[in-house]
Amino acid sequence: MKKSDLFPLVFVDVALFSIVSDCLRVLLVRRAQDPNRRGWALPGGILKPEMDADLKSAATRVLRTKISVEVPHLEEVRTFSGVDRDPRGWSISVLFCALLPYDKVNALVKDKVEALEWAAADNPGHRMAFDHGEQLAVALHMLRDRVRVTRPVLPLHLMPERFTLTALQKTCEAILGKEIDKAAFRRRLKDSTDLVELPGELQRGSHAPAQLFRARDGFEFAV
Amino acid sequence: MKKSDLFPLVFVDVALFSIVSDCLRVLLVRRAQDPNRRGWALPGGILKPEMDADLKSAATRVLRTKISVEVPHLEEVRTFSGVDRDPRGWSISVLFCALLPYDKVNALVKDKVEALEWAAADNPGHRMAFDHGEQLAVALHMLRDRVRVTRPVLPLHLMPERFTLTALQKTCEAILGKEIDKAAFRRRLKDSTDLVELPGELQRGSHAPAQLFRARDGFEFAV
DNA sequence: AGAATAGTGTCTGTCAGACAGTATCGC
DNA sequence: GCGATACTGTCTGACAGACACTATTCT
Repeated sequence: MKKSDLFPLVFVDVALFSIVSDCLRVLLVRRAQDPNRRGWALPGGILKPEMDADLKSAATRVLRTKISVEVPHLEEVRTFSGVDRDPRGWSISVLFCALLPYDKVNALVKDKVEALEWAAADNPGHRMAFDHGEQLAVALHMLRDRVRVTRPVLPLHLMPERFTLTALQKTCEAILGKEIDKAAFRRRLKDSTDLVELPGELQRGSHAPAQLFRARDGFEFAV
Repeated sequence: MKKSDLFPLVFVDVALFSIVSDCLRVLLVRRAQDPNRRGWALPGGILKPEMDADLKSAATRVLRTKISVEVPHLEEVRTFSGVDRDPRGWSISVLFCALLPYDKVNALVKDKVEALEWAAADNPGHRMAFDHGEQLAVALHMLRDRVRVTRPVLPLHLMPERFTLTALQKTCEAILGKEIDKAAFRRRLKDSTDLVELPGELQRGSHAPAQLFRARDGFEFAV
């Protein structure tokens, strides 16, 4: 009788999203060990009760130790459980959704894992290990819902510290996978307390200068 | 070193909602054993990997064995975890939200547990064991959001098989804790495919007869 | 001048809230 | 007729989508 017949294995997995060239991407890692060695998967790891204060802390630790990244936002999506989803035995994976500002994407150290890839979120292009394909789909669905159905909720955790309204709109479009009307988008944001205008700070280029904004202090994506 | 220093204890807890006299209620049980003996809590139990196909099945089993009830709807809310929340050690509770049609409330066998109570959902009136007070608040928040923000989603799992639009409106009002305009409510429902009119079936009384409806076959509350 | 992007004004259809009005039952 | 409830019609304000328009910069 395996231990996991009495105690389930508990994992945390993270769907870490960011924006690369105006496209929503998710971070995939290539597994270095069996089971599913060399298979593509969401970054994750086993819960260590002696180290982790709770499941969210475990997810934070996994991101920090495995791919050396600190994320500003981490939120539970749901669990995946059962006897069949992992060959090691009865297991639970608690899935988290994380957002990384797109100016931090290149900060990932590439030598810690044998392979990292920022895959297109809606079409990663790899068959994925375990049930991580479903996990990705569920996390993506939650992210889209956040931006769509509860309308004033903004994906500010994906933005760099200072950003223009156009950049924010591009990010929302990348998440939703469709274009948004500029006037309507800006009209909704007029009354948002989550955005703070930075007076005098403009982004220049070969066009009219654009007002820069930052996220309100203490802004949280959560509902 | 306790086992729970290496393996977390895994529980499932259920916030089971129904309607009693036009008021949203939640089922509380009084604990028969330590820890927290005689404290009020949400019904729950420990995961049994050798019996349970997954966490949702575990929640179904707990409701069936502890309070002899089969619920038509069960949905994961989120997890609660950490070393401090249960004196037995590092633990995870996976919270589920369940809905029971209000004509089934009295079917509960009262002799199986030493005490059951249908408490007002927004003010249960007991100090609750562990973190079950927070769990209840989170489940209630999710339920309200489902009815409020994604508007065409209906709490049909709380209704008996045949019901009037007025009864459905009362149920929504009980969940939201505020009144809804009748005309607006019915206008939204006009195009809903989730409701099926029962031609010729009317509820009679000392007033104009009211059309009866049922939920569409295969209706699911989930988003 | 022309390209490119920032930012705004306006029209229109949809829809929710509010509220009044009509219809149909039992007594 | 009267009370009670079912159900509908209409007005109005808010707002999203669509689209055109002006403004500002660099080349």
